Amino acid sequence: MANNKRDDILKAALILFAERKYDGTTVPMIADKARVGAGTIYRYFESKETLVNELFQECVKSLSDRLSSNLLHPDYDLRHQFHLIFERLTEFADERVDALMFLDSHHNAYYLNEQSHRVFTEMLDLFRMLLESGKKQGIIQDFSSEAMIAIVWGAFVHVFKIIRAGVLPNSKELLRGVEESCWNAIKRH
Amino acid sequence: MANNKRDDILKAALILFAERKYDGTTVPMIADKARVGAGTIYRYFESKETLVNELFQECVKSLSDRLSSNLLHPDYDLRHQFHLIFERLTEFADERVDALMFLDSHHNAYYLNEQSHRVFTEMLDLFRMLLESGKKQGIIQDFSSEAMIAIVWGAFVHVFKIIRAGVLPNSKELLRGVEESCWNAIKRH
Amino acid sequence: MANNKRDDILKAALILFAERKYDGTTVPMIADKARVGAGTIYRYFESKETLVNELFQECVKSLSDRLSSNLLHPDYDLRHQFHLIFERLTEFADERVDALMFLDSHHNAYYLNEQSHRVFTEMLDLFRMLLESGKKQGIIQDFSSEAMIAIVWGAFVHVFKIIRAGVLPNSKELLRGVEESCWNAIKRH
Amino acid sequence: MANNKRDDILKAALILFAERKYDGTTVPMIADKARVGAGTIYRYFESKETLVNELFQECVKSLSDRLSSNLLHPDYDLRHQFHLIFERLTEFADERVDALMFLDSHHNAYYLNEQSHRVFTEMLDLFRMLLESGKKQGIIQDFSSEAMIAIVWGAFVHVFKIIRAGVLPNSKELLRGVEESCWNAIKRH
DNA sequence: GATGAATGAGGTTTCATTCAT
DNA sequence: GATGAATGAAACCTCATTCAT
Repeated sequence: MANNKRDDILKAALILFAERKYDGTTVPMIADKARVGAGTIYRYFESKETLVNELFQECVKSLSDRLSSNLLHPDYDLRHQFHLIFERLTEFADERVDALMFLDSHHNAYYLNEQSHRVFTEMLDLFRMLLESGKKQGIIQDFSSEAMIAIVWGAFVHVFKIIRAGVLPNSKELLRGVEESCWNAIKRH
Repeated sequence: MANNKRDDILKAALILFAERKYDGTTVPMIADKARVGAGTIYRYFESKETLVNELFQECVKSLSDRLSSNLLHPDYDLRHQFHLIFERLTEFADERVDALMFLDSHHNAYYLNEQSHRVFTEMLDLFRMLLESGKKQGIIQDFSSEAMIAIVWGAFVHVFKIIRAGVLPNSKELLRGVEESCWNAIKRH
Repeated sequence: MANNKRDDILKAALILFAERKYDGTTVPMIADKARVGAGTIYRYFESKETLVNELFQECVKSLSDRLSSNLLHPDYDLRHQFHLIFERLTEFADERVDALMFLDSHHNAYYLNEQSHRVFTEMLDLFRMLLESGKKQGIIQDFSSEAMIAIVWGAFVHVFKIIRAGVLPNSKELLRGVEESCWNAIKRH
Repeated sequence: MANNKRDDILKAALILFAERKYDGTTVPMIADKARVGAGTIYRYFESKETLVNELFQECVKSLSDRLSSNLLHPDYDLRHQFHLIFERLTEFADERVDALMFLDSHHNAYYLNEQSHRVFTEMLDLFRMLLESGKKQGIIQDFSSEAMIAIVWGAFVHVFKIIRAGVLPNSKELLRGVEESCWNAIKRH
């Protein structure tokens, strides 16, 4: 279909950025993996920097879209909502582990522009709202939401890093355990 | 004193690697920050790759030395031992954030050699022993130690990432909360 | 035509290697003389070392092709065959002095690979065969063929070195004299 | 004794220049082989270029001194004088093969100065005189002396190149043959 | 006198980007 | 639209030379 090549390029770039970071990935590497000419990349993206930013924002959107779909239904209790979010995160991690790794590498990334940083921050709003709501209900401990987001996100991503590295096998059981640990990390005791 | 220049180079490289990763850091950047000539770097390190590996191993040793100092005294209960470890980790993070950030970026780092990966893994042995012992005592939940290490390490490092990024201010209070969260993430409920 | 740039590079490199040897020739020098960008050289040759080896082998082949064309016709007597070889050598020297100078500099050249050394040795097989045959016929003195090849090659190349340096003018007469001297150096008296 | 270090440096440089040419030899290489500090070289020689020129001129002098010692005694016949020269050349080649190789590489050597080129040319005067005298006597063929010098020098040096490369073993017999060949190359028939 | 650590110019090589095809 | 050859700035690294010890 349309934008076939553009998608090929983004897909290839994502894998490489996840594996080798931005500066460790060359444009010819991306072109090779995407099976296009190096010049073709510049038909779709102004520069390598534009490419990485567009890719980043598409990854954020992809995760965002999964998360925001009617998760915060008022009838669900918080633990269940946490479970749903965790489920979506896990789906995302399973299907697009490269995207997760790439997203996580964005801190201090000098090549990302204002907008890239902003959309990432916005994506976390869902978590913030959930945590604030939980704190009000007395279910979540009274602690900095930013800190709790960092704890859960950091823990989650790191688990997938070692799964990816082959240290741990991916399994439902494992992820259930991780979810429970993360919940315990933030719930009120 | 002795090794003045070598240390200047390592210090400069650490800051840059933490901020810009390996490939985003150029040898002239390191030389500038260390206030030495570019050629001087090659009197102390065979290559950029040798430099990054020696630096990595020194960072691991630095953390390792802090952690392993009589922490596992048999008289201390596990929660206290966890606290001591957390305290040392926090000290390390406070004094050497860049080292912590750099250490965390080692997953999938193609430029790190066998030995670098091994010393990092060995450093985690302390955590493994502690968790295994805790599981036997019924204090730590019966869950994959590797997973729990990933959860605690990932959470801890990510909190310092956002502190470093200025999202959260560093404070005793904050860290006490993080410790508690991490403990709750792994303890048996 | 095709391989335009590659040939330009080889031609430029040959002149420089002949004049300044391998280590005295820089890649930018070659690029300048070939009127290409420095990076272009690396589209055609993996490295400077690959370039010098490919060039060397092409020079050997160029000389080899001239020499091996039906020179050893059985009807010709040995003196005539020697004359034909000398004629071809002279043609080569006249048209491609740089190639001759470059070929001669190959002894002890640490940058030449196995194959380069081998093709040069093989090129001399023609001389060996001729000399052996001449020895059997009693026309060539009974002396080490390798030594006689060294004598003739060394003499021939050195004459062209001083012609090139402007010490002697190139002339048919001169070369007839050189041929006669070389023949006298090896024939049976 | 005095100039111990200077001689060590020259000796080391000679071996390296013979093996790797001027540009392939680094000052630290020379320092290492001479077992002196790199800075020491600059106490004895203004620059690498000064060093190579002084070395070259010393090598020429060394050969010159051997050759010029009462060789042209009027009572000796020309063949005998040629023999004596050849004997000295051979001695020189045997004892200082590196010097011979180094001397031969001087053609087109952009790093050699006027004086270096001149002393080499002057050294050949002996050959010129001998040949001129031989031509007058009708013993040497009526041919360009420069060409005949090139033939004999080129042949002689090339034989030692292949001896050095291990292609031929050095032997009295071999050298007698080479002398005979060289004589036949220039004598009147 | 002797050293070798230090330097920066310049070496080899890579790579983001352009542009003729 | 798509390509990949071509480029030159800048990467990593070396080395002739200097100079504090």
